[in-house]
Amino acid sequence: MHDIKYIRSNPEEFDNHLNRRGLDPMSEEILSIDKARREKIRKAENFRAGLNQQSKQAGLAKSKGSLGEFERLRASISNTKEDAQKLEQEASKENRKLEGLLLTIPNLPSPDVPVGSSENDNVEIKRWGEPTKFEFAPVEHFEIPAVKPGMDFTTAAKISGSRFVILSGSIAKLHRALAQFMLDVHTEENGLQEVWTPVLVNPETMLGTGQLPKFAEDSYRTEEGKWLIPTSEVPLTNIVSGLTVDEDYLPRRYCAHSQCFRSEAGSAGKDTSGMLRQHQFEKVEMVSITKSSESENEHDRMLRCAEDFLERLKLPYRTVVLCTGDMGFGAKKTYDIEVWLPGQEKYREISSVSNCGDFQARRMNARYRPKGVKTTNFVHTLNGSGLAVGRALIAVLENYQQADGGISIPDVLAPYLKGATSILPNGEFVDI
RNA sequence: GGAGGGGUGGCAGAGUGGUCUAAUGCACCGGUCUUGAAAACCGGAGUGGGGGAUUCUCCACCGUGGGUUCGAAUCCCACCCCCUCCGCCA
Repeated sequence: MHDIKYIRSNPEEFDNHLNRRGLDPMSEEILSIDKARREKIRKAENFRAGLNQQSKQAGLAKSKGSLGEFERLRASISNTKEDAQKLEQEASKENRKLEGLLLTIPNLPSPDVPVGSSENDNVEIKRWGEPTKFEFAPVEHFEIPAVKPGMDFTTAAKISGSRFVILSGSIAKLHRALAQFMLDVHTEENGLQEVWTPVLVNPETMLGTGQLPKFAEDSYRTEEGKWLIPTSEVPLTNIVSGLTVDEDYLPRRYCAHSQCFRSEAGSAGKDTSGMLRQHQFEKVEMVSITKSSESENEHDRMLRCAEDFLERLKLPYRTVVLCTGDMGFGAKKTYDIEVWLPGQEKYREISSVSNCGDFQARRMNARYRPKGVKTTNFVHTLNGSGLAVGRALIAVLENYQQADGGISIPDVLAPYLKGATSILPNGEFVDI
């Protein structure tokens, strides 16, 4: 949500930022609605002020016993009341019109975000490790012999449809181990608070983080009008919605492990094989709520938390800054971490870490009170995957595949798998 | 699902038709006192919006949306949420 006062006093700057995102200028349309809106408000409020005056006088006349005077005023107010209501309705219509428009405009990119139109314009800022070398031709995760018994797309399609999977045995356990490992590191080393949240949320919550009103088709809605979360960023960030917190309360650092649901409308035909892109997947998410002055540092900290997992798992990755055209709706700056997938011979997104500034906070009305100041400020909100569990599973499987069709297991996961060091080509754990 | 109770500022909590311009307490901010702090005392302070300007003014907001009334935090209706009990249930 954008600050109308900012647009009013900096229309060209606002349009320039939109232009960097590849969007047409909007300030003229916005300001003309704003002008009409203020005109209606002025009329309605002046009229209401007059009525309020008369009401007061009527009450006074009645208490004094001047019944004639009271009747005269009462009649006069009755006659004009409908006019007042009409004016007020017009004013509130203009208000809704302006707000409706502002809610559909994406966040303005930070000045340091590279301008571009697609993922091809993203800028690599870091590369860690070398693409894994194999003595044989590595395959995609779903082709690995050790994986096949534990990753069943056919049965999942029967009971749910396309883009679902059933994991079982060693693969299900490895998947679970990854999530546990991430949660433990976040809570024990990164200082995040573990949170378990609903995965069904109300429309206001989806509006707060920006999924609504514009991207309704990307998520699933229940018959009662609740929404399945596409990421636990949604409930985690909305924890502070509607609140004014003391400065001391910040920063809040949350993490949650949740199911995520996405309709994947618009990605038909993309990543159709394997479990890279599913309607339902698991993700460990990080969310930070900070003071406005702290969000940039927090953004870097959060990125490090995510990168660190790949280093511990010894998975090669690169980090990119998304260009203006590839950034999500609510972000002012986003880092993507892409992990090396030997089966595809590509780096693929495994984490996205965004600073939303005060964009979501305005939508959810989340503020903090700085010390020694009377006014309140909007908090800044940040979110990042740490990590996408399903994709982490894929990355481990592909990078740790062996010539015999088995899979070795990263050292850091062994404690979560009763010390198992590998999965045999038949899908059974060794040493368990 | 049924019955009952409730939702008021950052928090607690009073207020059942007319100076509510929402009491009081806590927390907060400024000041006095103090070497400093605490305590005490004095004062200030809600959120959003409109107009005019830097001394101001007006409108809206007491869960949400309607309604009654000259006038609604207060009365009526619907919905949402919370609590207690009953029923059902993982």
